[in-house]
Amino acid sequence: MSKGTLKDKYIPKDFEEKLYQEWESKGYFKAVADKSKEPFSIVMPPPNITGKLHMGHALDNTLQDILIRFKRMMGYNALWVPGTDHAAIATEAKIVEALRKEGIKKEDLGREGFLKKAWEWKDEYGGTIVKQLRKLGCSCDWDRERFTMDEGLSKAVLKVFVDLYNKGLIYKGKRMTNWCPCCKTAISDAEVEFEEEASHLWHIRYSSKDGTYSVVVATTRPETMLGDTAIAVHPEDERYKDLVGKTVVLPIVNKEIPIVADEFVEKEFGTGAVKITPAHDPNDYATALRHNLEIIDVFDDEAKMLDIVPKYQGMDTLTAREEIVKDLEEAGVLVKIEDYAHNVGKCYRCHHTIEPKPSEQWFVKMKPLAEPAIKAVKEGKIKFVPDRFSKIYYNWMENIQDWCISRQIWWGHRIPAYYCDKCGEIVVKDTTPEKCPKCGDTHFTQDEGTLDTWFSSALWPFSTLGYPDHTEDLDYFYPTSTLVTGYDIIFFWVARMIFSGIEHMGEVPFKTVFIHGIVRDSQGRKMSKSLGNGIDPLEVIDQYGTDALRFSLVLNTSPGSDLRYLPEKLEAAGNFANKIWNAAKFVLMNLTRDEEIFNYDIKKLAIEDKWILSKLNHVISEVTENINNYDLGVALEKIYNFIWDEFCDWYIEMVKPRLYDLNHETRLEAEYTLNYVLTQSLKLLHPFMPFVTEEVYTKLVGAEKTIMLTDWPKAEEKFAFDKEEEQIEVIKTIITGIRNARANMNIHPAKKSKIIFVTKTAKDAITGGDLFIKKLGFAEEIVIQEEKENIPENAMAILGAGIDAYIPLAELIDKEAELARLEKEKGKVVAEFEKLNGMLNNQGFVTKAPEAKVKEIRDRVEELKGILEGVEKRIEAMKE
RNA sequence: GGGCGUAUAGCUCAGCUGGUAGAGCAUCUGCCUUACAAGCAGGCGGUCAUAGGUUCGAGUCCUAUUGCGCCCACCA
Repeated sequence: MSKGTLKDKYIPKDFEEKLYQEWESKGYFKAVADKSKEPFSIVMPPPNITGKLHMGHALDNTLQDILIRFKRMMGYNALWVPGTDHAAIATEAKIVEALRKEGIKKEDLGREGFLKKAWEWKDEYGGTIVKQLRKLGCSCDWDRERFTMDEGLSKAVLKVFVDLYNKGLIYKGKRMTNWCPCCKTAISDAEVEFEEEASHLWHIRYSSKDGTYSVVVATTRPETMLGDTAIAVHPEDERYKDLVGKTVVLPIVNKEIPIVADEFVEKEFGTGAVKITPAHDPNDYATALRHNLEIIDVFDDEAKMLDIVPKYQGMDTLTAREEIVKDLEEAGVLVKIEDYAHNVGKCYRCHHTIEPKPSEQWFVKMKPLAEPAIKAVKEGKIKFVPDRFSKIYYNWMENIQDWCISRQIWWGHRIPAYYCDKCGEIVVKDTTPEKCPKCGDTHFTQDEGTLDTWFSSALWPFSTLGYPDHTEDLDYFYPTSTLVTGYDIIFFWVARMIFSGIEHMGEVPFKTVFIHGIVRDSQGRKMSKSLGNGIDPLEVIDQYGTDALRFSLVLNTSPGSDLRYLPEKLEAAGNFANKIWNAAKFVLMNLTRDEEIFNYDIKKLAIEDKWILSKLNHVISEVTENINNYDLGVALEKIYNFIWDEFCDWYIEMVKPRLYDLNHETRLEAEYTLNYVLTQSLKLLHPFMPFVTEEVYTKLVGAEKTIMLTDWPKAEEKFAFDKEEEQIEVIKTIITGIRNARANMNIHPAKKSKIIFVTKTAKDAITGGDLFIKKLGFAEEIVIQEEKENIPENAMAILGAGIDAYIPLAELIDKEAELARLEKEKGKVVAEFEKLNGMLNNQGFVTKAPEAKVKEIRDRVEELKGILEGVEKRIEAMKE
């Protein structure tokens, strides 16, 4: 294809949206099972349908898109499956809230009515985030978009539940659970977050009926004492030994409760005596079971006091606490109040304090599932990147408790358990049973509960590919290749997908887990709604463009670490895109021969062409390796440096003279090289900045219809020009030396000069690059001589280039300034010389270090000797 | 109470298997050089937290200490 043109200015809005629509409509994101190609698949962590795109999504999906685009170009059959999660509790809360505004309570609607509303709500708002993901440039196969509650996935959930039940891995039972009085449901251990709260330890005296003895207990929750059914002490605690088996009177309630001995009590803590409230503390519950104690609920599901003592009835726990403490004080049994900070469990959804509460729930038996899941990671079937997260995973998996999966809400997968209306027999089945296997009755009532939202997302890697059916997709794309997610959901999701995949598919769900951190604000704080410090990615895109946002999320970051949102970084990113735009404009402006450039003569490539082509080879190899190792930040930095520093600042400047001469004999080769290097650079950058690369690429000569389906660049043997590469590096050093000296002496760029080189060895290099020295080193005449003679008095010495060179100046230079400059340069040279020479004088280094290294140092030392000699002579001459 | 991470230039951070410390931003100087002032050229700036150790050689490996952060854990 012949070249096109670019608009004068880089304005991302002009093309980002347009390109995305084009890609999507032309089906470039689609992947179809094809055994002749190797698959690479990723399932997107499904965002909640309640959600709005935030920086965390932007990061997560940018990383996935980079991998997918890279692999697609590498020739893999790349599939990225998108979708959304029904987010049971969070969504239900939102809908309840929306209904409340209309003055409707969910109970008014009834279960079915509510669900109808919920689906309407989902249809209206559930698509928001999916639209927003497109803004990020995500190249996922939208035709495969799934929802955790759609028909197929619900089928998978049913199948898995029934299977697990039949295998004895799901059971129903009364256990101590975490109850959220706000969400009014049980939640799993993973959903409880502990926060330290400043509180008190209240010391309360419980006395015997006859007043002959008493025990002081310490508690953080005086309000629960109404439900105390015992006092526990350690069996070997001398202080209380004689009291075990006796009773004390529970204050306020005036009821006798026993003193029991139990190992769990810590003698050193508090008073060494614990009040036992079985209904509201996991330890106490366990103790109650061991000692057959009565279990008395103190408050209800909304954490409102029951009528054990009528005066407190209906109070919330905190109010009741105040009242009870007051009453205890009046009764004279409050011994002391100590300041005390302790951890309080909070609901990770609504942040309300969690109440431990025994209740009838469904559980997944974890030990048998955890074992193979641990083994899979230990055996390397799944690799965490960075590796340290595998330790976190082991730690959790090895100490895992049974998973409470039932929720007392309506929005979600209803538990497929049916109770016979006549005999109560439980039947677990994917459809309503016809006949009770025990009594033969035909009337059933389905369990009221729904499943934990993570129960369905745990199946995501295979449910989205067609499970439980044996589809071609499942066969071809499963196990998926890489899972990309934040460290904050390793427990919730990653771990559960692993054991679910192994259990139901017989194979791990993915081979690599690529973990990233969270995006913090510019002050390093977590972005949160309550702080109001969240940055909206859509606003950033609006202002800087998607490419800039993506760039800023990847450059200078490392896997697994948190990163900060810094507006300056977006500026830098935008500047980079702009730089590319301008470089491309320059290239296009100078491409005069269209496809003819492909007839270039490799023998006619100029030294600078060879240099940049050779450099490009190295960058390609390194970047490819970096991406394969998930070092995306490093890869991007290399591409950035190559494009900006090497290609723009050096190559383009070097090649200009040939372009300005329409009849230059190697102009064709220059055009070819420009076009080729830019094309390949854009390809390397494409996964990171998909839009600007596409927009520019399609204008270049020989461009295919889209960059995203081109082949990933590979290092070309024919462009391995080591010698020329090195030569230009020498020239660059010389030019830098010249610029440096001139800048130091404040010589105006318009003022050209003569340059005298004193060298025996670098003649060729200088001759080969004399044009560049002239153009980029502001020289009008270059003289090369072997001996240091006839150097004018009023000349500046160029140092540090490994070469003796002088710039004679027409007018007298400032002698003092020049001497100062020379002394400073000398200092640098001496420092380096001493360090390296020291290494050579070290026998250990010479005998043990690799030969190549020693030689390298030796060569450099020789070079430095020459420079040093030159500087010293020059300083002497100046002083005379 | 365990475990993990982190400490590098004024700021934000890179630095892979040990081999003369890097980027962006900020700052200073000089430039509107026909792709780009969202730019070009150059400069300033670091005893790589501290103390030991391994090594010819340590920002990089080991040990300890300190600061910050995170995760896990039922001491009421």
